[in-house]
Amino acid sequence: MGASSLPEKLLKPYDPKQTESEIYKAWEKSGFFNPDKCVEVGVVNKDADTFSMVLPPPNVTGTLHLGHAFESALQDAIVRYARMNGKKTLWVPGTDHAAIATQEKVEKVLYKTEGKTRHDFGRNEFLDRVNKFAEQSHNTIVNQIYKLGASLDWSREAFTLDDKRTLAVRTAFLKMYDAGLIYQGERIVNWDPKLQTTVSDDEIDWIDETTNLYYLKYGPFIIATARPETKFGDKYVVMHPEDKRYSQYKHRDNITLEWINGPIIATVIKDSVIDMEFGTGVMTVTPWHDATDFDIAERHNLKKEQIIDLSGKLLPNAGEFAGLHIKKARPLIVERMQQKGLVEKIDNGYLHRIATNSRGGGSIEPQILKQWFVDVNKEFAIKKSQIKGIDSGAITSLKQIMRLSVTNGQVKIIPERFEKVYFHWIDNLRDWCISRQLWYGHQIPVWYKGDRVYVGIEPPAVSWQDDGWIQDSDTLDTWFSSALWTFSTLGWPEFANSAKKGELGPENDLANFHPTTIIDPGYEILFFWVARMVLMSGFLLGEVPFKTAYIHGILRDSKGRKFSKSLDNGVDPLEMIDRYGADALRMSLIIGVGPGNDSAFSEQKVKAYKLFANKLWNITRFILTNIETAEYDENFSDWTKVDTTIRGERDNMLKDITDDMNNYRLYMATEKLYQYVWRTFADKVIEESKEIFKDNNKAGASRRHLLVETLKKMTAALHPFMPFITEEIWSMLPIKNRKMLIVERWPE
RNA sequence: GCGCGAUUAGCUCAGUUGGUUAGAGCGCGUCUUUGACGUAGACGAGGCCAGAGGUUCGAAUCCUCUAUCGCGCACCA
Repeated sequence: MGASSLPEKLLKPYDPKQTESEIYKAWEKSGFFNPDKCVEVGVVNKDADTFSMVLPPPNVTGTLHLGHAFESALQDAIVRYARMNGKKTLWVPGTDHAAIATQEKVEKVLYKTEGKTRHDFGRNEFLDRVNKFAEQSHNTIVNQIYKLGASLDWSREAFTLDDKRTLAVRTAFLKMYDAGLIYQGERIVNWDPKLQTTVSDDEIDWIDETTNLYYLKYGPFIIATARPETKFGDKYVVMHPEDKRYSQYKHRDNITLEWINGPIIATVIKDSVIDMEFGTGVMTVTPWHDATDFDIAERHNLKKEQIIDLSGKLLPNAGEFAGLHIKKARPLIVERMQQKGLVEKIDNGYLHRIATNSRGGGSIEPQILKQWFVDVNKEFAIKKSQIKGIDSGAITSLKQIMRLSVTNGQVKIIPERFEKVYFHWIDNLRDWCISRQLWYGHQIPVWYKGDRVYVGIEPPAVSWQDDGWIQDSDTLDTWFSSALWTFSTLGWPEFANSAKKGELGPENDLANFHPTTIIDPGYEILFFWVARMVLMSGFLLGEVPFKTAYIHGILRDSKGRKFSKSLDNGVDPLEMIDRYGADALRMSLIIGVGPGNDSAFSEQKVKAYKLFANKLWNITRFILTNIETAEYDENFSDWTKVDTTIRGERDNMLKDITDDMNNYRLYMATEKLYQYVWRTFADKVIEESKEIFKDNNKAGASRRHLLVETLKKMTAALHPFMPFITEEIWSMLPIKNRKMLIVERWPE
């Protein structure tokens, strides 16, 4: 076979643009992304092992960034490897409504373009706008995922806010409510006055701030505070029971003293939470606006008084300062206290932390509000459990489920160091505030009518509105729906009892594909998502959501900074694909980046793997121009001694990377493949061949077979990482009964 | 405060359970090459593997401490 009969495109340098979109279409048309289809057409055995994974659903807040490309490159490689091992392989796509992030984004856009707030539109019209935006984002995102070559089963695509997921969310809510694990309570929560909603503890960013520490005379005591404006209502003074300086004061003693707006009666409380070393060892409590103080108040059953309203303004109990915003009020109040001689001294340069809403909101003002919570400590009897250490019917708690699922080895976290982080988080975990005062999201499935409260999947009556029922106006934390993702995408609750293992079709997914094999999120959502999935899956299904959590790091810019809008350092994955090809981008993101490690994006690196793709292309050209296709015999056995050695070394290398793949060391497998293909196969084996081919003898035949065989194996082994070019090359190689490479077997 | 990482060539980073002269990409130097590929090839320069101590026949790898940077958690008002 001469060069003239080679595929025309092979005569030119590799051009990803000519190849990639065509190949993706061919994959989609083949149906091989769908495990049922693979069985139907006979490329996968019906009783084969299964592999399943859900895509961490990207937020519909705009477009994907390089971090998503990194994530999907890793996942697609894992998925393709599983598929090439003959498994029934399912990778479920979807997107996340990302309640607070999306609402915030749309509100900003609307205010900028139309000068209107969400209240100007009203709930329904505003939600129409958000939905429209979300749909556009979704389409952009899906297109981006196509371009990356991700082999997702689009027939199973899900959205965290669609009908099926709504059913799952409401079912989960009801079951947890019935078990007493969801309760409504007046508790101290993180209130964002700017976005007018609560946020969970995990959504808070703490920012260091240098401020003044005011030492105030509180009767016979000196108290230290950074926030004098909250102190109007403080009627309790707290000290350590063993603090000898204050031993003359007894628990519950009443003391009359002069305070900001006149005389008050203060009550002494002794509590060992007080740090005797800090300040004067005495503090007053503001239970309504401070979490620590709230806990003290709860312990001693103290009265709680609201000082600041939900917009951050002082209430009437602040006397003449009522109506002032706390920021403006502080200096005035300090001035007043100085006039009254209540200020002992002021330390400047006091470092303390301010809570801010990490979702783009403002400073958090703790408030006591009636909210919905998930009780993580409450004991309950679990109906059925396959979690080792918790028997069906046993008494357990959500915390215990989360902890045991990992300690018993059913969930393995990679890298292992994140297990410590995970346990540490569980140990400090408080009840999870799940209600948000947002409009976009799952509205809480609770209806009120007078004193009556109805919790259900459907409203209390068809004509509930006419009957005077009112639905809770809050929505759920977006992570509530994300936490159900591994099974809400696999037919829960609809097919919870009917799914049959071994039978095809989405209605049986729950039996076939759950627990999922692996999940691959970044470490920044270890608590938000990974831990909550373990919680929900444990409670609702009595099993773990995934067997392995492969945690990846954050992709940063070339200077090691996070990609962020304010720095405007974002890179569009499509631009990189356009310039270098998806294969090159994927390879550059995977190679050499260990689990959990951050990495700096380098365009140079992408370029390097574009060169690699071209190298592979040229290797193919060389080999195809030097063999007669008709001559190639898949059962050739007359190897020369040298070639036998080369084959042996090659296959050892493949065994080695197979081991890497089985242990999710993709960063090493790719490195080894790259080295072998270029430094050994091209530079040594092929170079030597040129001499051998000068004599067309037995050695030449052996060598020709070696080259084709090795190229086949390398092409197949590179397929999980560089799916497009390898699929293209595969179609040109002399192969009997050729299937698409995506469903060929991993080389051994 | 508690915890977790990182520190390896000019730059960005690998080095999986400790095992012969420590690797890659990019960059740099010299040369080669026009029948696979200049998007190439050959050769090379460049590293007391943060520092100190310890375990070991043997340490970049394990232990202890120190320094610097980064991150997570935390009810010091």
